[in-house]
Amino acid sequence: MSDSVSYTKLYLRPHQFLARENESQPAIYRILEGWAHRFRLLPDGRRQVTRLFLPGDYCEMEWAQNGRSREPIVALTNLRALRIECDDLLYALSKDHELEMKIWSKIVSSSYQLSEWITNLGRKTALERLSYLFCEIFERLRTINLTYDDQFVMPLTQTDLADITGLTSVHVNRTLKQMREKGLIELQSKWLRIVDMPELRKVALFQPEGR
Amino acid sequence: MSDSVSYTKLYLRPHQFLARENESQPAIYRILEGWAHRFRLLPDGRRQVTRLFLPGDYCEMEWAQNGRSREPIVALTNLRALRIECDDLLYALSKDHELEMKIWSKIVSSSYQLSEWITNLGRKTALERLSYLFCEIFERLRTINLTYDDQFVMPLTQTDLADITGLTSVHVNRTLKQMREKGLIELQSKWLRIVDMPELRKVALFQPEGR
DNA sequence: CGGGTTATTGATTCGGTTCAAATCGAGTGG
DNA sequence: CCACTCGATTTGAACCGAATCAATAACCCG
Repeated sequence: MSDSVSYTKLYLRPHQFLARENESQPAIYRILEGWAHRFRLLPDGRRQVTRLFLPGDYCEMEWAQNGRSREPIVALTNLRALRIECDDLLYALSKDHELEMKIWSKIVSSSYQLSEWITNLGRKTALERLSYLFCEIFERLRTINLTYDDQFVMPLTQTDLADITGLTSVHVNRTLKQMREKGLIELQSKWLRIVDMPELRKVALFQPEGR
Repeated sequence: MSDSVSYTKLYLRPHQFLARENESQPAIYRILEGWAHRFRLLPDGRRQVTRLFLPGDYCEMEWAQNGRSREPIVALTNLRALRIECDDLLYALSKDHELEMKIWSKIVSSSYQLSEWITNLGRKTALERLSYLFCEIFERLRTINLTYDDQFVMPLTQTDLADITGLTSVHVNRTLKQMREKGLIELQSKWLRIVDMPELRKVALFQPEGR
């Protein structure tokens, strides 16, 4: 994009809000480092994560279109992000058709991910959901070189995992135990090692993007 | 759009495919009449509907971007649709910035709906899910004048409802019974009457688009 | 250290599934 | 007009995956 635009950076600590629900958003953010999540909160406190943001992801392209966040976004770790004014982005888009197609493509592919999770939540067991999640995270981190052989830093707590997979943290705990016993994964002090990737994929009913 | 473009129509019967999984799609379709659904099928036969298409909806804007369907789409009723060539659409978009924004907005809002269903499937009970579904369908049909007072034609079978809500058809049946007993709805021979809309919305934790 | 999340485990309950069978209902053909 | 069929609905009984409740242990960080 044009070098006349100056970027400002955003730093957040865990639990800090990147965006509130239904809030005006004049800018989007490109995550440089750290994890964040978008979620919905029901009146009685039930919580469901609707998207996980990893380095390289944008929060959120949609804001360029309607200028408004629909769901809160909160940092899960220390977070470093690049702020991009929607006006600048839209101007750049109007000049650069390639870029515009790239943005479209990102929105479409994130909508494809949502669809995947509808299937996970509607039809899969706890074991399948967690396995799928780990496969997905591994693939996403791998494309940005944040995996180290068969392992990566996995900062999510079991409560976070529960809110992503639509389970309780207690059941996540028991299912993780089961996955360790099956020799699928090793997980300790925020490092996840995938011991048997072929088997994990099979259990998860995971098929990589292209299919 | 330009009058130099001639539209062809598509007619389908129930169970006929509008699109197969991972198939090249040179055109999108605007549904004029009837219902369709997009779904994912797991190897062992578990099925999850990922989107419901009603009159006025497009199948699917995303194809204009990547020219490929990711999931099958099948007609639920007799279906009448308008075929729009992607090339024509893209040409129209490049000429008409207003139109382009409208398309964006449709994709964004459908991605918002997916997010809503992730919450429904991850965190809501059978009663809440079905109530939500009926609220949503009612609202969508109302905006296109296909509701008649507090009722509308609801062609979905209980198996369809199960595949949308991530339940079994047996449990859908029991939950519908419960909804009738609570005085929320009346449902017979494909007509659904919403008896107590305020209460149905409350049960569903449904908040209309704007919030 | 000390205090507060986070993880682990057991006992019990419950929402929803599974399996099976009976009933209803809308065509279809004789 | 009735017998037949096939899908859709309804209901019962038994089961199971996951939730809930509760208590303890481990970990992390200031």
